[in-house]
Amino acid sequence: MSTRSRRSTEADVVAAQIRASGARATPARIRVLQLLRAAPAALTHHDIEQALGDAMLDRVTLYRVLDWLVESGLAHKNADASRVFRFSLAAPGEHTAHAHFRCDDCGKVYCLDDAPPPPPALPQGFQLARMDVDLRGRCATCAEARA
Amino acid sequence: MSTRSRRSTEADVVAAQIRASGARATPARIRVLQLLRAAPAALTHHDIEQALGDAMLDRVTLYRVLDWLVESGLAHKNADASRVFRFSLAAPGEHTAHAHFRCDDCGKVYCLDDAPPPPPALPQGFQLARMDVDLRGRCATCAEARA
DNA sequence: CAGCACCTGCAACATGGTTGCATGTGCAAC
DNA sequence: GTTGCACATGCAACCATGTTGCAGGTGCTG
Ligand SMILES: [Mn+2]
Ligand SMILES: [Mn+2]
Ligand SMILES: [Zn+2]
Ligand SMILES: [Zn+2]
Repeated sequence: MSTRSRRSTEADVVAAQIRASGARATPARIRVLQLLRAAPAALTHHDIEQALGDAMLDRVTLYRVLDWLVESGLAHKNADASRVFRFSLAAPGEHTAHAHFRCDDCGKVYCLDDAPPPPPALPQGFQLARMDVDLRGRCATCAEARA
Repeated sequence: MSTRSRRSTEADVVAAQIRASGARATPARIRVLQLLRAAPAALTHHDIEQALGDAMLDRVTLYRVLDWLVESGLAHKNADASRVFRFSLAAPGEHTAHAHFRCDDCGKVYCLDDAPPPPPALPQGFQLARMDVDLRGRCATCAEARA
């Protein structure tokens, strides 16, 4: 089995998922959904533009694909601490349960293996749905490069 | 005691607080800090511009005053649900960052008084600069309204 | 393989925030 | 009081992120 046919098979699966939601399986949607599936953490519009490389879409089209993903329930959209939207697969995400570290220099996001700290106590009657722990600073590589 | 002298006294208190932090007590800083002290909830840059009225500052100066307030520990800065920064008075004597809870229903942001959890361990060589702990769910008021 | 609903690309716009630089001023030293 | 200068301000230009309107292209269904 060639690399090409394997890749095409994965795209077919994604395309089927899209059609199942009642929408058209366009290259833009297939590519973006594949990226979200492979992502270790929630991605920004910018992250995705970078990742698309050659298969670059128009900026606006990407915004619309992302909005469509959210509307159709395939992705979640959250504003991060620096007020940019991040998108992640709606499927029970593996990266909801741990903390993330983002390097201020290289921008890379690391999933921290350690269990996240327990949430602080909430006032009476508050219902916790989700906790995000976002650490920022310099990764080992960038820290060393500056030493 | 006239209204004028009472107001001037309050400004003096604020000015003293500013000088205590080692910075210059300028009219811009005094006025903005007074507004934050009187505010019932976190204010946006825009809210403050409106409230300043006659005593309007340059847009950029206001951004810089707000950044200075945050850097000097006198205020908190958080992105609200619609990705706009909101500023609120820091609790006196509060040094470490604390966690925030945002209600998914009403959008209100609560500063949690408890100390934030300790950051999880980082891989060797990583340098931590900041930690954001963002909790989301339903606040007591909204939770009760749904019960 | 034709038609149309829906998707895409481009240009223009909106908003919130930042940077560079010349000018003004709080305040500490005299 | 006056003065000096580090720091604060104002202004113009810029940037980042996201949105809207519209003309033209395309996946899908029949
Ligand atoms: Mn993760
Ligand atoms: Mn706070
Ligand atoms: Zn790095
Ligand atoms: Zn609420």
